[in-house]
Amino acid sequence: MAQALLSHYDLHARDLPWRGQRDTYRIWVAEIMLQQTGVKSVIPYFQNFLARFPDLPSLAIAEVEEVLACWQGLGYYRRAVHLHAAARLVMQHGDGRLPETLAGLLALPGIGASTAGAILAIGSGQRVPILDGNVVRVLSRVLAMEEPADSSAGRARLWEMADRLTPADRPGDYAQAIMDLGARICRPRNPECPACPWSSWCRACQSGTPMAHPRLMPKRTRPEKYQFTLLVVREGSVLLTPRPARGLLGGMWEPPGSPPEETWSAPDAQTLVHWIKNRHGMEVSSPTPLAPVHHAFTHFRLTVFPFLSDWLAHEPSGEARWVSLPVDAALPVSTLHRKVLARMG
DNA sequence: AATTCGGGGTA
DNA sequence: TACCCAGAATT
Repeated sequence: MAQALLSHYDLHARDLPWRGQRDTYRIWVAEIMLQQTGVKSVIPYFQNFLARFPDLPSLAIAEVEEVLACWQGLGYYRRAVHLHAAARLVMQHGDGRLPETLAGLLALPGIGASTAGAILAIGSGQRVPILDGNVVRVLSRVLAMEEPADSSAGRARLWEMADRLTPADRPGDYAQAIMDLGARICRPRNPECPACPWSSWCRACQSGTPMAHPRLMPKRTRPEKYQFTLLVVREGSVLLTPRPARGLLGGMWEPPGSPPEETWSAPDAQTLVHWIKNRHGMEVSSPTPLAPVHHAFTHFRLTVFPFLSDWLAHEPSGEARWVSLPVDAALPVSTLHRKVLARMG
């Protein structure tokens, strides 16, 4: 099966910017960016990131805020923080290069079993399996697996299958080939079974029901949450505050606001004036409401009600910055809050 | 074992 | 809309 896949890959491999060089740093950056993120979205970020941080030492000496700024809009910002932390670990406690063992890679933040496997297979030519979303879909179809692919038993069975199929010869090309297969042929919908080099081995293809796999555990519905945010303006600048380093949108900057909650009652102007004085010690003008912003996260939907005030008196207390408009790209701000800021026109 | 992390592409 | 994506960390 591996040989059939590799022969197909030799003819149809995608031309991607992180392919063609055996530079483990480039492969590492690409693998991190590609976690839960489509190839098309990653490509411009990858090019820009490599131009700004061309090698591991240049990443390690950078400030984490610079790294987050390069990451803004890509999502899952913890990945950027972990990537940066891992680079510093390698420079300070390692030999300046990525480990070339599974245990060594797994000890670094942001690298799990699948990413470690990809780095070792593609970067070092080691026979190590991967199990990403593509491989899950391909193998669960090959096996016509009935148990949920995201269950404990399902994952164990898929890892075992992935390991058994990985060849000692060209394991890196094999890893990329099976990901290409999942992306281009064994697609989530409308798989192109006649073009598949594995069709004769695939139980789902032979039974004509590839779309029935993978089966997944039932997932609960996403709740709707609401928050207000206050845009305080002073001489063409807006007040932004940093989010905690951990948790949702960790380390990104935002205008001050309430935490997202499922229960919602619209705040009146007096309440907001009180709230910002209590939080930052400022006097502001009576806030005017702007059009609400809708945004979808993985596990909840959010409606933001922005309000606009002019700064009147007292410097803001606590961690806060006056940021001139439009907000510079060097400051890490999430897509959500760039949408909110855009409400000011 | 379940939950928490974004954002965009796509049918 | 709902699902998917080169998943990992946390609890």
